[in-house]
Amino acid sequence: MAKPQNSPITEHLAYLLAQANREINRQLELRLSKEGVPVEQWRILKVLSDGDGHSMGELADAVLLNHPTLTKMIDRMVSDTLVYRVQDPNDRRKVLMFISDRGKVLSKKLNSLAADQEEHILESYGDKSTSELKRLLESLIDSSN
Amino acid sequence: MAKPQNSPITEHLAYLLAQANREINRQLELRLSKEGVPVEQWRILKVLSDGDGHSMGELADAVLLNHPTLTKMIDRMVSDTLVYRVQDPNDRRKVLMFISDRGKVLSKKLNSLAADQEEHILESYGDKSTSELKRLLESLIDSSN
DNA sequence: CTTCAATCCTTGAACATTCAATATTTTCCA
DNA sequence: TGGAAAATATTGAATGTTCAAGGATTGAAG
Repeated sequence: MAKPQNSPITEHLAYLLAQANREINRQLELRLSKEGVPVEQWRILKVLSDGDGHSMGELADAVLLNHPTLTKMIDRMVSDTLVYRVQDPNDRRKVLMFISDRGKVLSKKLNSLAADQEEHILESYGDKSTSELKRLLESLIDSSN
Repeated sequence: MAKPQNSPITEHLAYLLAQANREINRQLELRLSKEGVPVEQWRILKVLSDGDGHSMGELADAVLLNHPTLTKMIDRMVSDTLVYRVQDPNDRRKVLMFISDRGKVLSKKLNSLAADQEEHILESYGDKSTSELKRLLESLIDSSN
């Protein structure tokens, strides 16, 4: 009588994703720490870099943060004069976020640090695997909606 | 003179991983919430299911938690009598964690809920994509050490 | 054998996140 | 139009996580 074959946790997709995410994130954090900025703030600055105003809700979705968490992170970034709030004239429930000049300067530095990482991954992991992995992840995300 | 082409954040591997991880984790959380258990506790129970004693350090690595976070989560699980601590007789700095009978019962229910999810992913995302994605993730994790 | 460094886990304080509730504005429809 | 329902953002309390430090044990070097 065989024991019920329980697949080890390392075979679950959810686990592999968590593990890979954790590792890549850790590496990215390490680079961005040169500028003393958490990953989420890099994402926020990057999204706002288009110069358009983005509402909090939009931004929360884009940077993968819950609304209250984003509000408080934005509070810090406003204190650091990296971004600023403007009330949306078309819908006064909304707040539009903009990147400041100081934010733009920082954003560029961070982009370059992040690009370093992508480069490093390409080297150690391979061009082909990387693009294939990205493709599969995009498709997984799509299929989950 | 073209503007420096800044790749959108959605093209970064780090971002895609975070997004996919968030989504899959959200789905898993939803299922496990039927038993009122966070994903990390499922992982802990699953790892301990082999019946062997696992030290806190070992466990922290396996379930992707920092040591102090694990200590406090284990405190809660001990209160719920899902697991228990035993001082390692061979090295008294270490604590060995074991799963209780109650923990085993819960673990089985959780495994089945988690299996449901994997099944659901297989259906909507496809057999082939799933195994290919797992393969690539494993290889990414390997190449990051 | 003694001492010093390393390993392992836990603790307490600082910090961050989340949940539920709230305030404001807009939308919808009766 | 008027008023209820929905959408948006924030707040405060509860909760969880992290950082730095500490206590205990082991290993290793003199």
